[in-house]
Amino acid sequence: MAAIRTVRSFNRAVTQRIGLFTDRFLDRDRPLAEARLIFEIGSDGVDVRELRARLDLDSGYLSRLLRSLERQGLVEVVPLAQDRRIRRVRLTPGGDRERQELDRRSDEFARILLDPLAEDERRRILDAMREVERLLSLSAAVIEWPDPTSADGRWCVEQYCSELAERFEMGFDLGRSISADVEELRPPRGAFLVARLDGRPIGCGALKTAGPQVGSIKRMWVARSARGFGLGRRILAALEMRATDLGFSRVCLETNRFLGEAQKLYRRNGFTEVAAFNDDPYADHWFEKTLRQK
Amino acid sequence: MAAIRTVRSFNRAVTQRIGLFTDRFLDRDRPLAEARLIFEIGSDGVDVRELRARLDLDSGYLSRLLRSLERQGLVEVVPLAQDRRIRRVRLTPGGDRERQELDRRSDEFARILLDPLAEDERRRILDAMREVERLLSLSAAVIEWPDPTSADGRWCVEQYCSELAERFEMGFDLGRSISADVEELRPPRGAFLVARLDGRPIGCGALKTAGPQVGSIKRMWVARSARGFGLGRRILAALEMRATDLGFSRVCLETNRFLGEAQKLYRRNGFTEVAAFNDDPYADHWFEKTLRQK
DNA sequence: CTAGACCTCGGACTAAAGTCAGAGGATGGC
DNA sequence: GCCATCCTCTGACTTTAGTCCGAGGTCTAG
Repeated sequence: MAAIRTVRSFNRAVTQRIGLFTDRFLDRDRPLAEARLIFEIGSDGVDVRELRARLDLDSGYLSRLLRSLERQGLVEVVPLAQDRRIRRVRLTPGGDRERQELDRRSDEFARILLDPLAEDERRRILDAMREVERLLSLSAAVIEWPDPTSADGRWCVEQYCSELAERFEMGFDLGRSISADVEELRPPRGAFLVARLDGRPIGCGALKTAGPQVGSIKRMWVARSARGFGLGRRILAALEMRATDLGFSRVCLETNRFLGEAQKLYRRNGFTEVAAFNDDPYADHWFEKTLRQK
Repeated sequence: MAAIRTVRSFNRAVTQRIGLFTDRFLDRDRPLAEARLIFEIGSDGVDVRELRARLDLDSGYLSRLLRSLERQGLVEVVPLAQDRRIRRVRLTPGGDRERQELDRRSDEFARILLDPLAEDERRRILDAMREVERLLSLSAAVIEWPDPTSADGRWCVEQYCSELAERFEMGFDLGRSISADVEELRPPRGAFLVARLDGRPIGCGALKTAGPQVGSIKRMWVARSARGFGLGRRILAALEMRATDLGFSRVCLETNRFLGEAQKLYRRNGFTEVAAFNDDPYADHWFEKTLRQK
């Protein structure tokens, strides 16, 4: 219960102090929603649809906000060449100046916050902020079980492959590795998960049948941007739980010598190294773990 | 600059994730402002004037919000017996049920946040949250130089005295201690500061003339609720800076053997213990520090 | 007893935020 | 080529949030 009190107190303190800032510093005689929009469009521009998803705005509302910014000469909205239903927003030079001004103010707030602190206090608050942010992200990550053929699922597997190709001395060709066809990754024979953060896929993992009551873990991947947060552990734990549900009493996996962090992850989470149980050309280490029954 | 990026990224992440919560979890088919009000009134009730100060609301606006809650049967507003200009708001039983419901939701959010984390991650995020909260408070504390006779100034000094009375074996009587009259604590002979957090006084400190070019630090006090944040350091630093401005080249102070943390604070901030330079009946240790000229 | 200060209240607004429904152009699959 | 679907836009609203200001009750110092 002390934990809950800590979280509540933190929420309160932070929303008060930082929320106040958002109001004051982003306020340039312009509705907050518009200022946030300028910020969110950024110097590169975005598709309207993505903007809507990111900020979770009503399409009519967003459209009207964009019209207003357009009237002020801050943005321009043009249809995308490939698909003229989609429109892309871009800041005009004037809009970008505005964005830079907002940026400057945001920096100024950070300076005001750090300024009264002594050197070591500053170091400590920065460390703690990074820690909170990291773990909040981890906590906010959502695990879903889409079909392995879904767009995001395929995207994750592609990322997984291209990363392995890059890291393995011998390159990587999914076809040569021990199979894990789409069919094998669907219940009841297996499962496939995608982890998302704010809607964006940031990791995946899969489970297939390796033998009677034995599951095999495949396709464990975490986006570079989400590494070091503990997401690997969450994915692994979710797969193990799912494995239990699917009736496996044991899971195994193989991994490559170039993936040191992965081996550490498995060991830390109760996997023990065993003798080779297959001849996957990319495998150097084999692990297994007996699942606790529910 | 990495520091500024860290702060900005933290602000963004936290306002997004926690701000979202505020909207969703406090939303009970009721304007947010009303929900916040119910929360802020709490189970004990508050004076309308304090509510206004705490939430920084326009008096008309607040009044209208209270009328609305009254119509819903959630609060009652009654004039205070001692001063019938001031009115006190109290939750009705129905209002308190509502408050408990909001409380429950707030707890639930905390649980949702902690739930996906492993034991050690949970411990780490809680530690980091406490750290951020503490240091944000420290950073948000504001140092002011009111007249020593101001209401808040006198209040702080009273707190200071009653705490010393409680902690000293021999009790404490301000009159017997080396004097520091109001006159002595005003420029150009001295100075008096109050530290505030969100408007509430949480500490004080004073400076008087002890000899040619020598200042004496008096009345250093930090509210119990604000201890361990580093506020003592900020007050001390502010007094030293002011001492330089007033033309002192050296500051000294005396302290009592029962105030261990205070001695540590002085030593940590460049004060060195010296032989007794006065006969204050409550002093056991004497310190001084040569100020760096600007 | 009175003037001035304090506190709260209600009226009259304005601006911002957000919702809903439907129009209409663009695209892709058949 | 046709139809369902996707994406964006506009118009017509409602609800919240917030500001300004003067009225009027209550208290305190002189």
